[in-house]
Amino acid sequence: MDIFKVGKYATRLSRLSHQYLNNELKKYSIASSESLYIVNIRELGNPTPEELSTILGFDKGHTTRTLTKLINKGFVIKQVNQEDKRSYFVELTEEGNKLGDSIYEILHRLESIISEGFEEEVLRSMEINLKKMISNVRGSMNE
Amino acid sequence: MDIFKVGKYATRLSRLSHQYLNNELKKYSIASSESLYIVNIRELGNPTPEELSTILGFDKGHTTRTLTKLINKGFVIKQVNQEDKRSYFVELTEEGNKLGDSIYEILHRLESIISEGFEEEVLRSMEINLKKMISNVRGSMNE
DNA sequence: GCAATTTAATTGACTAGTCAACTAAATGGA
DNA sequence: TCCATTTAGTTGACTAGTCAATTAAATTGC
Repeated sequence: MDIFKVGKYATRLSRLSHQYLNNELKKYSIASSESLYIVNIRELGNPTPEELSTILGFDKGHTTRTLTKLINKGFVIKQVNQEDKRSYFVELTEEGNKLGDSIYEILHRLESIISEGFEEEVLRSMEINLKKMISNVRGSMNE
Repeated sequence: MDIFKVGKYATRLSRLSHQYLNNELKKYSIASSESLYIVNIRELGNPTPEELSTILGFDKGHTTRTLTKLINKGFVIKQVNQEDKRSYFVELTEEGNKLGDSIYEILHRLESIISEGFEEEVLRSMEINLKKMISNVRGSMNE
């Protein structure tokens, strides 16, 4: 298959990264996808599920289900949104916050593994190029 | 989340590409993952499931299940392997071959969408860099 | 030639993610 | 004010992919 190469390698890298994360996260009884939610809840500061879905690029169903798991595991709680009764805010528990620290470390470690042997400048341009490719595809789908 | 950026964008691009493919392939009642098998069966020239798993980087369970679907849809048949009775060869039917042509076209279209606005040279170096990142992660996991 | 080990494929149980249908609250007219 | 439309979240049904256990054939060592 000598076509669709960048897409193929992007997929490979993505899958491998998730395998790496799952391995590292095993001892916290959490899965890679859940870990991304934890990190983003912290960074966004008690977002709604809607905001999480948007920032992570996942559909709302996936978000609902993942949050439910995280709530059951005691890492996350729901806070009523007084302004909009359809919605709610997502907050990390004490436990969730501690786990967040460990996840950060693991993500940093993965990042430095991925970046091994690359100049900072090359990494920045890779990011920019991937973003451009993403918007190329997204553009073609919204026509 | 200001870490794990390349991984994040690779994942995004991968997911979007698969969405694009699923959309385009809808009218052939085939899914993106199945389409990759069709293309690779053709390129490898009647491979075994083992070979397909290796080249595509999927586990054997996924391969078994995907091939079963393709067989049921009439795109693929099994050929007995006389040399090794545990195994078999995978072959495209007439239908499967025709479908293969359409998949090629779709993949080429996707590739040109992804590559829009990029110099050939940049694309080649993206490929090389992604491959290097893949081997970085793979290396760290085999230790 | 035959037990022990390896290998190919399958299956079960699970996580990851998408799409479409639905419920209920919020909003925007007329 | 009240109906129509939009929006947030949930749920069902599905595809995508991993990991571990199992079965049966092949290979290797003695």
